[in-house]
Amino acid sequence: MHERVESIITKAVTDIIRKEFEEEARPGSVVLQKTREEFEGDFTLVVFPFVKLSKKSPEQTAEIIGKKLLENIEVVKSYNVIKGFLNISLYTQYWLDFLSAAISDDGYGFSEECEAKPVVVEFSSPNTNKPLHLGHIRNNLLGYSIAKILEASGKKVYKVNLVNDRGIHICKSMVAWKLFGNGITPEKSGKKGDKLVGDYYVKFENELKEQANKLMIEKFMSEEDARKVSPLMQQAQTMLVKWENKDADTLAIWSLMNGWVYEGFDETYKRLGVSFDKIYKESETYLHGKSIVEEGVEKGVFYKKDDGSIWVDLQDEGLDEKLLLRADGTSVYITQDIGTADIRYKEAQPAEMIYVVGNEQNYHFNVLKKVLKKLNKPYADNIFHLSYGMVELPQGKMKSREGTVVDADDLMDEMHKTAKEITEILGKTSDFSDDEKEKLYETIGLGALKYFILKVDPKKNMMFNPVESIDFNGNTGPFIQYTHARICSILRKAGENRLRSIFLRIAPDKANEKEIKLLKLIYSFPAVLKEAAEEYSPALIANYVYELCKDFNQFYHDYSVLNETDIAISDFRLLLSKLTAQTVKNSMSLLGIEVPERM
RNA sequence: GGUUCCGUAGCUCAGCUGGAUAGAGCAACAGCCUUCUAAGCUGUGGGUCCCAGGUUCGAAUCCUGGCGGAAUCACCA
Repeated sequence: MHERVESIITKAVTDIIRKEFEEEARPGSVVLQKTREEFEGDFTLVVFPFVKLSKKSPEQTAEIIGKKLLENIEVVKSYNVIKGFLNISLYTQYWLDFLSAAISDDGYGFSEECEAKPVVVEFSSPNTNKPLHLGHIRNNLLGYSIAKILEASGKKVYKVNLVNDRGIHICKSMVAWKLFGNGITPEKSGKKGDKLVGDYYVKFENELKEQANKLMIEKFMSEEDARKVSPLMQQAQTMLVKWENKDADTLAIWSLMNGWVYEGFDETYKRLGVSFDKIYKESETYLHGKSIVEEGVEKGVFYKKDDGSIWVDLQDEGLDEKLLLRADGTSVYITQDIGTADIRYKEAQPAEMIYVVGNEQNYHFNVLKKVLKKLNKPYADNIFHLSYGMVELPQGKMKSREGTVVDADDLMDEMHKTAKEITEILGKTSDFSDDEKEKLYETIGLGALKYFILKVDPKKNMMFNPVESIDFNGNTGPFIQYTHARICSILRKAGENRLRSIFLRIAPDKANEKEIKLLKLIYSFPAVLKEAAEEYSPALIANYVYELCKDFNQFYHDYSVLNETDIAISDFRLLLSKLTAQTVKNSMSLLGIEVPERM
């Protein structure tokens, strides 16, 4: 692919300023933007930043730069100046050449892998005591999409999952299952493993509440104290110590129950369409974390309190003192994160370690980075917390106590069902086989869900209203999928033979405005991808592909591809449609969304 | 209380590395299917970009201070 015209123009402008005004433009001050619809032109240069250098009026400055660009750059056809804005037009042939070049490239917009050092993207990170819910869905979709985006922009990416498979919360469901489960299993109960274990976690919390209430009334204790001394909590704590001491019975129950959960998770992940290159388990990394913490004590960067607990003092960094290891020697959350980071770095020597974790843990990652820095770890600065916003429901945050948690599996079922209903009403799939229908409903339902979540800026909290949030019209996944299916329909009707033998021979003045607009938008895809990778934002891709589809649908409405009698124009439109479909498909693949060929 | 993030149309969101008259979708209303898929297209109405200052040729965008909301400041993860 030839050099992007924007960078050619940008460089030329810098040269012109140097030659004509004998001044150096500040780096980054020469910025080309798309010309707004209302004006004539392809790119616009804002010249206000250069009037101090030129010592001329904005109009004169723009004139001088425009004139020189026209003289020096072959593909520049004309320019016009409005106030301080220099609008530059290229020859239509430039866009047609671009179409010829891009059409043969199935992976249009994607870069070849070119960077030596990999990037590790951690996402999902579930606990093995509860099933996945809507919050995890946002996490998984973001993580997977960002991995795809980074890959498409030339990075080697390792997708990793860190499963939180140990700790007091895990012991809670184990205790409850042992006490109240009567040896029930997923097979016997007919439940998914993660759901079954989740039930016993809830059971524990309910029973604990009852015990605590009783203690509060009988012994006038505070709720906090009552929970702490209740028999159930004591059992959970004992179990944790046993677990860390590798008690055989405890480990047996633990691996049994975790095994059930993994089976359940695998099902959910598979359906969501996410996957990992490696799964880390906290149970396998926390010991390494412990040893690093002890190493820190020896080095004198951490300190031991009288009770034996280990702390780090981050007060000089504007933070607090932070516990790293409990007095009984058991580890806390951050202990394993220290270990995991170290293991990960040693294994892959990554240039960057990205953690896709909710913004509720901003403080935690701040601490983690500072702790690693105190330890002089080389990767302390390579850690990037991709902090995303919470998913809120109309009634506020999801709360398991109030039963407002939106279960991931249930939600996907719901989406499938809605897709089915709408598709049946529209009645375009009568000749589909049952398998094809089911596949289609799943594609559309999940497409709607994924797009809905990914189109929002990751950093922002988002609202999810289960009854009305997911639409199938307008700025939605199905709209984009539909556009793709529409194009495929044209390509099918054109036929393999014609598509194979086609070539671009349209005269530049025969291409209309909508077509060129579409072509320009497709041209900007690589730039959008680059920005999405830099910003870690699938939302940019989502908004881009929506705009692309909207423009295509306008074109589709106004002009006919196959009924056009001028064969050169028809061929051009066919190629344009094909490239649009390719770009839509590629964009959607970055979001982990499939696009059907018929719907 | 400290820290961080957020506040744009009735609702959900774009736009935010300062640039021309602030955009979409949904919802409401009015149109468009003998022609490539109407999950589409076109139009109408809808805004003190939370408020007040400041910087600038130019501010939704940057700075300061308010107001409102969220998260966090655990020997939970």
